[in-house]
Amino acid sequence: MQREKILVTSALPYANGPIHLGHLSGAYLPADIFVRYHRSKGSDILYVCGSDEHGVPITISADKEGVSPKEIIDRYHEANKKAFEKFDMSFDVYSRTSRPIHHETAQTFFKSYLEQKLLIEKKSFQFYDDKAQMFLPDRYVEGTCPKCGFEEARSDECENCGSLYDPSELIKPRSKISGEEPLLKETSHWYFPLGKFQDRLEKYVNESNEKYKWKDNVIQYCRGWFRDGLKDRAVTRDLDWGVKVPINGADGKVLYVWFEAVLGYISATKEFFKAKGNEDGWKDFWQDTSTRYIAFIGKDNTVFHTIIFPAMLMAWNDGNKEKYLLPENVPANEFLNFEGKKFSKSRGWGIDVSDFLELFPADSLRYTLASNLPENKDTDFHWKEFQAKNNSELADILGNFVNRTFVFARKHFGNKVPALGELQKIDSEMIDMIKEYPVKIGSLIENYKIKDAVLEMMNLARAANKYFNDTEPWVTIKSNKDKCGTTINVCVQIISTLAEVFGPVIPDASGKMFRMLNTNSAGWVNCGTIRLFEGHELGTPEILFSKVDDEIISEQINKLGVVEQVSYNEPMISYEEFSKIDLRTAVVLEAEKIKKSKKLLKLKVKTAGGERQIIAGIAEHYSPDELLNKSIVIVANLKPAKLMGLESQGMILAVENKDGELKILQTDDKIVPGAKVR
RNA sequence: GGCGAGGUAGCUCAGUCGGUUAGAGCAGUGGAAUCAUAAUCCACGUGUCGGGGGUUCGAAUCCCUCCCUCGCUACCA
Repeated sequence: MQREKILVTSALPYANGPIHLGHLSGAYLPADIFVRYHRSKGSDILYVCGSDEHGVPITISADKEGVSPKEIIDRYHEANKKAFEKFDMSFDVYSRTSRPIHHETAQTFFKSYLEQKLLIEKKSFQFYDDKAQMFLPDRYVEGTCPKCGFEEARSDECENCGSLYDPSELIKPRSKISGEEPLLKETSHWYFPLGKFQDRLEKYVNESNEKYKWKDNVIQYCRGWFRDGLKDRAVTRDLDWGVKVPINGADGKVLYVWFEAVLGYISATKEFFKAKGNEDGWKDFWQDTSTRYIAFIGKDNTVFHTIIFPAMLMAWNDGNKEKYLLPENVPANEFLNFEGKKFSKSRGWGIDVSDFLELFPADSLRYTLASNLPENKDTDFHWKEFQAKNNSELADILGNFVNRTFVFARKHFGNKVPALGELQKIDSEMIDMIKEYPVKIGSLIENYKIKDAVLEMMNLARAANKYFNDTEPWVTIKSNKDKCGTTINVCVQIISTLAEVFGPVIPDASGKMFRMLNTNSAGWVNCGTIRLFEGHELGTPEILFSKVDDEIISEQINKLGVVEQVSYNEPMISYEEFSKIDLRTAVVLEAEKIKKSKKLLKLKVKTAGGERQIIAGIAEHYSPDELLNKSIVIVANLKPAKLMGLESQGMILAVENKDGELKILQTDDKIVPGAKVR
């Protein structure tokens, strides 16, 4: 039989923060299990990943910390790479998009599109901040709306009245970065005509679905995009952090990160083969029609992998002799939440991968996550459940079965495999099971039903315990040693099968099991056979999984929601600057909900200078009645703004707690309204 | 408000292109066993399948409507 050739990618994690458990559940662990299974099966499989290191958020983080973007990406690339290693991810290559080979690859694609005259160049005027020497993204420009007079309108769109206009019409524009008035400067960008590919993309998605049964959530998502109609997308930006646009005179322009990041898979593959001295080896995976390409991602990445990336590859294939493969399947997972809520670093909700693995072995985490993957819908990670899975499944069912078998073999059979004697019905049924389970589990993995596969793995261990119980070797050792030997022989074969089928999920424990058996993996297809014969010397038994105590779990639960101490590095202001802010007490006279608004309340307050109206975004935290007669603190000299067409003359002060709940600042009610806060 | 996803056993989740008494794991209760990490095995589920209405011989599954949760997004924390 010919070896299947498979290319697997996992979404490139963004090098702007540490990865957390949710990422692992979405795009990495399922892929790793799939890949390890195929390696065991003997497929010719290549697993590619790396850091995505360009884009605006990274430059913002860098500015905030006062360091270079390179420092940010180096930090998180290394951190995430190490975290993946600790988690026992088996990437063949973990590259990064800042490498020259990636820049070349991305530029080559761009140039090919240019040569094909596919890209559309559109000129437009955009605001340029002379002081900061940069083009300003829309949200960094404010001005007065030419239609309604709203003073905080964006450069080309007013949020207040909803009108769209040309940036040149904006009155009194100012840069949010330097505060200066930006100039309008002409710039041009290239657009990728996604719409031109819509028919072919729909065909591709539908046919792939028919042939390979795409997941329902992925299909629904694609249909949504098709229904709305695909539009041109800008592929370049005015920024200096990223892959330079490879054209003369395009200084200060880079490829938009959505355009180049997906190409990182190709660059990483090139890098892998180059390092092996096989310069063209990557083509064997990307451009050979016998290869299957599977792209594992989280649901947030769906459009990029089912629509944009395929369109880009189609576009390349239209103009070049060497043609790329499109993904055969894009098994996108939903999200993993943490104790019922979304992961949030800033709110101290969740745990980093590397912190977790300081406390517990990778296998325990891998098993727990794998048995509750968000394959159909968002799922939850609970510390209690982690403990239960580790203790009552890994340790008690699997670990204990292995242990009781080895201890028995050592005590009664000189640590050697006893002879397989005459088989009773119960023995042959068990032997049948170790043949059938790997087939069943393998087929589930191949259909991306990893969660079910993991359940079946543990079911084999359950069946093994039952077999041990029912054959009662502790009785037969006294009454019929041959029969007892048969039981232990079968149990040894079971352990060898367990080691193989559990290998993709808990590779470390699987390795230990093989060592204890004093043998190696025989490959998935052979793992259900009797392969350790009478007299085979066994290794030293050891405990596979230790239990997790209640204390350490409660400790972790108690830590939740406590925000880590971060270094305080907000910019300093002078006393003069502070004294410009006029904080005053105020009493709430009236409060009402604003129709059609979820967050806003309309307040009438009494403060210095009389009564005024304030629109406050606290409707989700306070009912109007609760606020009446409260003595609060407001910024009294804030420039008035219009929200939902209502004027807000000031802003109330509130603090946000770790759950994102708002608590307004209140004073003693004996304070007269209008008192100055200092 | 808009868009999307979801509401199934105490908990975490399967099942949903309509079809016999709605499932698994965990937890719980009772029992068996004592080789083993006090680990195993067996038995035990009266769940309004979020509420209501409709289509149908038949609905957890299809349609309508309402309620609730979550995510993204929009509007001053």
